[in-house]
Amino acid sequence: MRNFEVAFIFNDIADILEIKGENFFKIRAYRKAAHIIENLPFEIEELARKSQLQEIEGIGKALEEKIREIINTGTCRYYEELRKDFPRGLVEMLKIPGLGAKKIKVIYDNLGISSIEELEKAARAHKLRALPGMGVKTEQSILKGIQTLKGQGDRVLLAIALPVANRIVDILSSIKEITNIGIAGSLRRKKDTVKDIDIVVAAKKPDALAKDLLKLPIISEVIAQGPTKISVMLNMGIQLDLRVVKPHEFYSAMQHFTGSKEHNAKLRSIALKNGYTLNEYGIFEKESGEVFCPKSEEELYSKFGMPYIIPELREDRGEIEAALLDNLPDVVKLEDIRGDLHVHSNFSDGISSIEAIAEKAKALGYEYIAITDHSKSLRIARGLDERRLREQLEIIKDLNAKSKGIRILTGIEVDILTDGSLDLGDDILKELDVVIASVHSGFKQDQKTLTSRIVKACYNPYVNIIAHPTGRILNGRAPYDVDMDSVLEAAAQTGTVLEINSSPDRLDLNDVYVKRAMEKGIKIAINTDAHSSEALTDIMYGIWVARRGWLTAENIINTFSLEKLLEFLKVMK
DNA sequence: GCCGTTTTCGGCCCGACTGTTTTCAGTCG
Repeated sequence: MRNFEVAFIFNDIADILEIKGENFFKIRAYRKAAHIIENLPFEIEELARKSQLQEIEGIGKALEEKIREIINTGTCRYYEELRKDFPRGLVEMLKIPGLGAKKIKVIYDNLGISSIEELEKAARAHKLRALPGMGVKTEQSILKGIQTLKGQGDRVLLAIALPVANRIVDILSSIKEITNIGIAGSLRRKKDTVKDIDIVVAAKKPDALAKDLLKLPIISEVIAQGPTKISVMLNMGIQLDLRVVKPHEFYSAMQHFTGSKEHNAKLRSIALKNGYTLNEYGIFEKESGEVFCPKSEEELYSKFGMPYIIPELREDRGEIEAALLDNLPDVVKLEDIRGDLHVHSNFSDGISSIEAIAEKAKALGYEYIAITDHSKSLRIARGLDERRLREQLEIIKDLNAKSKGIRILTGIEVDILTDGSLDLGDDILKELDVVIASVHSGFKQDQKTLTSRIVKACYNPYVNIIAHPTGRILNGRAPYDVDMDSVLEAAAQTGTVLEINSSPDRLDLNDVYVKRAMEKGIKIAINTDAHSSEALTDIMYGIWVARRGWLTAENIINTFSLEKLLEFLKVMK
């Protein structure tokens, strides 16, 4: 996929231009184009071939030419020209929190410093404080920023941040001055990882409350404090941003702080066209200055002729345009799920018995549950060979005969071996209700080899689902080097289902690929890959990915009734 | 660099907090 390549170059151009002190709006044009291209649900080459690049809002003549150049040559002259004689380290320095393009330029122009190491040395030697616009505090803040950058690295998993945020909401709920509380930011949008926790509270006297909040015992360090905004580090090492507004401003503030930044920017430009300005305090009529304070987010969006947009969609990936046409997707809900198709029992590396899993599934209101243990080559997980799998099939048969209210489906998570063959033969695979294929070895193979392994699995007539297609572990392991365009193509060709793995550190496929898969007509399974009966509730994380990827229940096979699902799986084979 | 049912030139989303100045620029979300 070339989309990311083009977006990367445009973002890099924007960074360089920013440090050079170029026109702010030119820089924004590059960033905006990068954002759009990154989130296109199809390949940019396709658009270039059809000469439709300029139909995208934000791409004009100049950017079209550069996109074509990048597609053809991998780069563009303008970019190469900019990079020439421009120290790479300056772009790196932008990553230092609290340090931006303007100060980097001052430092470079005056001291010739062009790397983070040199910068740290200069700060320690007190060479920065004499520069124009800087002082002792700037110098200290840069040093602190460098430390933060070094120690940072990881974003916080949604599954870790969400319970912490809920706990804080609980604590705040006991404060009587607070009239409303809401979790906002990327946490509310259910992004797979978050940088910090954003919480909005409303009170009649915001500034008095803000002071009180600083005394909460969960705070380990105050990063910034003003009359309406507090940024603190929590004891557990997560940053919390608290905004305090007046009660009548609450819904405007919630909308504002839920973001995303890009979603809000577009919404505000639409507001402007309609003669309003929009901020966290309300909707202001430009002419009269009259303020309108919405009593819900529904009311806020309706002011601009749109239905309510759920937070998961607010990424400026076409949701505003769809809302204006009243064409938003009716995205999948937890209640739509009728079963889980990827679960491990104590036959392999799970800890729960098949009975316990079935019981839990029944308690969740499911119609069916598939037992898909590992296959034999995954020895570390006590993978099943043909003999033990047949043993399991017998047990499941008996259980199905006895139990009521839940159907246990037979299955396997069969390894795609390093040569692209499957770990078990077709003879046994065809006896199973569900066959999941996945990669657990040879992560470091080159792109061609890895891609062809997965594509080959798609073409096996007995494979129903490809599990965790990119293999990423959040904060743990990069995706393997797989060409997802080829995998999507193969899945679309063969009718192979792709998985959203709900395990909080996988969430694989991610939201962007999910949307692309949907546009290609590929069906999705939202599975937990649970290794215990309790983990079946992780399904929520996968549902949030699906919602962020615009999926409706029809796109997802485990929203099907048992009858429809079995028919679907049978037709595949 | 993009865009146009007021415009092909002159606009382009909005505000809080910090630090350096002394009325505002830089950074962030």
